[in-house]
Amino acid sequence: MATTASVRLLDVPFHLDRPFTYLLPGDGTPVGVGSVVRIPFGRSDRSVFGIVTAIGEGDGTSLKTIREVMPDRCSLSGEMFGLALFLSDYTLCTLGEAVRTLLPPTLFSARQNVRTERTYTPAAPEAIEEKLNDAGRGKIRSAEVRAALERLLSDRSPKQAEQLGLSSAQIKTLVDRGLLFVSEREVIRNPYAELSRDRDASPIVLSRAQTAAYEKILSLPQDKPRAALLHGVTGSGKTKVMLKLLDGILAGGKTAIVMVPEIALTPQTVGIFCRRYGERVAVIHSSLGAGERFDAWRRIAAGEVDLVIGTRSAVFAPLPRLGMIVIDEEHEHTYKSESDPKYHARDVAAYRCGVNNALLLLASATPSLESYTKAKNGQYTLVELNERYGGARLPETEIVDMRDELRHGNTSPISDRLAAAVRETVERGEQAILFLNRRGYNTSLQCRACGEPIVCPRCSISLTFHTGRDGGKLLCHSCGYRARPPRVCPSCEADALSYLGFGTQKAEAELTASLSGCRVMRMDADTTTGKQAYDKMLEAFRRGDADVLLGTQMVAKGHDFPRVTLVGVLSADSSLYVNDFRASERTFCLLTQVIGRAGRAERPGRALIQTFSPGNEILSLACRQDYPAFYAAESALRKETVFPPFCDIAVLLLSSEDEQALFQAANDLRDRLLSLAEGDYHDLPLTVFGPFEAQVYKVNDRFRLRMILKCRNSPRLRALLRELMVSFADERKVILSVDINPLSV
DNA sequence: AGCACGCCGACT
DNA sequence: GTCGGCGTGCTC
Repeated sequence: MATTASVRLLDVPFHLDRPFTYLLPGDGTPVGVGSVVRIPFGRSDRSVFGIVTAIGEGDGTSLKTIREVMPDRCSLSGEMFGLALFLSDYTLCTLGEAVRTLLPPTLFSARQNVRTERTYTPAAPEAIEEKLNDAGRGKIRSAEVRAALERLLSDRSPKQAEQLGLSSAQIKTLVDRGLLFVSEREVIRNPYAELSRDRDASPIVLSRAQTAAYEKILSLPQDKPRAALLHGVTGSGKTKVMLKLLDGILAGGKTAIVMVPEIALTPQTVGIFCRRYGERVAVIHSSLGAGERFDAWRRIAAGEVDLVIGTRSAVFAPLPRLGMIVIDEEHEHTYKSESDPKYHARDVAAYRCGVNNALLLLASATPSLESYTKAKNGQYTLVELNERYGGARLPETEIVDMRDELRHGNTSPISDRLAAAVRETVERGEQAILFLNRRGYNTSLQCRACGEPIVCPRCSISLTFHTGRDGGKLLCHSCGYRARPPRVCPSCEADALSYLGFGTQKAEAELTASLSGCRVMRMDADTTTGKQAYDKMLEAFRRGDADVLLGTQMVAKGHDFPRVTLVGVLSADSSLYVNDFRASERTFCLLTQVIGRAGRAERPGRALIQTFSPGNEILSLACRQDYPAFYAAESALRKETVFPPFCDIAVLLLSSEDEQALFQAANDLRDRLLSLAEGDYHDLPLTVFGPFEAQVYKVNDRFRLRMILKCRNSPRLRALLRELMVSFADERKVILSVDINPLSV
């Protein structure tokens, strides 16, 4: 009998995601559950990474031996190991993918990006004097070294290399001769340290409504997992309530995570937390470099951090003593990962709060249907915060019927009413925000002769025309393919190409043409390359460098602009008639947010919504900012048509470059799924649809077919899906990926 | 996934 | 005669 370790490999496909048994390393290095190890694997015994999942006793013969145990800091603590298991089960990824998600990538590379600081301590005075005597006898010729030794005799404090005034070769000589002792200390950078210079920990003063909300959350039993949904309109002071709760959690010696959408993670936002809580704050977001990410992670793991603020991935911060997780703007789709592991930060947060008896706080003016339903059912404590402080009023909203504009011969994306409103606003010295959720100049090109649209050669979607100094280009918004716009139709060679639809570029051109002297700033993915560009543009607009801010999604979510009194939505229809069950919800959220941008201060605001379907109920609900009515209508519809939150949806996506192999695989998948559903899993309520073509059939030269399951997300369901994935993992040409409750279906 | 083994075509 | 194509099968 021998002590053995069950090891799961980190970088293997599904059918290899099972335990392999190894002998503990011969040198007796301690190994435990969560240890990351290197092991010989396969015929050629190549070294691969693995994680130990169990220690046991067994027959040691014919087992290979663990080669290397990675240092402790590369391993997963108890809670983090449990989180990895949860993540791999819940999102149907391999354990290795989950482990890699929890550990910073540099941890595995040879150079770990650890910056070290070396200090040198002088040896005993006698040793140094002896060497000085050697120097006198000519054994040390360098005058610099002699001078340095004399300094070491008089000043015996530890020093940095620079303070010795010697070259690295000379230092090495002294160290080799035992005259200097080296000690190394890891230096962890904190790029946000300076944001905490001007500390501001002034007490939070709450209004009566805010106090009531705060006390309701505080009154929840402290020794149990608890979750609250803070439903408050824009400007109702959700942040103050959140800060007051944070104060309490941190003062009690616990730690917390605050998640915000990428777009809100600005220096201003981070500054609020850094000034309040000082240097024990770490920031995690997607544009962090490898070194910065690693440093933040190490500060957190080392217990030097009490508060982590960040985007989706911050939910994995390895904080000990977790007391609270906040998800601000909880309805935002960026909390759902669309690449493996396809987790929702809300689910991960709920799991971690459960394990730690911590408080999960969700906040939004327009909660997701999922969360609001849980709140209504009592799974979350519902905390309503409905009054706007400072007496700010809702903007006056008008719906503009674009059919009338067409009848009057106006084919511009900007109605006469909106143009007039912008002009008046600018003349008053105020500002306007215009929202259009499409970038580029035209949305598509189509031949009037043969009727063919110009589609991407790699994807089955239309190419978008973008203007530019170079005469413009056709761009694929899916794969990034670009081409020169052709003179004639590529299919029939007729000189009859029509440029259809409009995006932000065309809207900008029309606006500048019709409103002379009006300064328009366009903000979309094409004008904001890099996060700084985005912040800079918002700052410039706030300063008044432009009169109109015209752009996509991102203009709806900026911070407060006190001088903005007009908001225009150029096409409310574009998100309304998307073939997706969440289209209404997204439209309502977006419109509510963008309308809320207008007139937040003492000046009254106004919002104009352009649409071809002025009678649409969602639009009028958004105009009235009536969340309860929207919720009632939408949840009734979801219940009737059986969509989340009244069921869960699993999407199985098959993709392949080989269309033949894809169809074969889709048939196999359907057969295997049905036989599982009717066999071992006949107890599972399940409705199966498909396979059929994905919304976009071809992306980047890969063809895609989908199957859709309406089901209840349960351990049994995931076991079934995992079985399917394992059986498909040895398929060479076809990839199967499963997403439970994806963003769009 | 990665790597070895194995069985068929054009080359120094 | 070999070098090398990638189909098939295995991994404690």
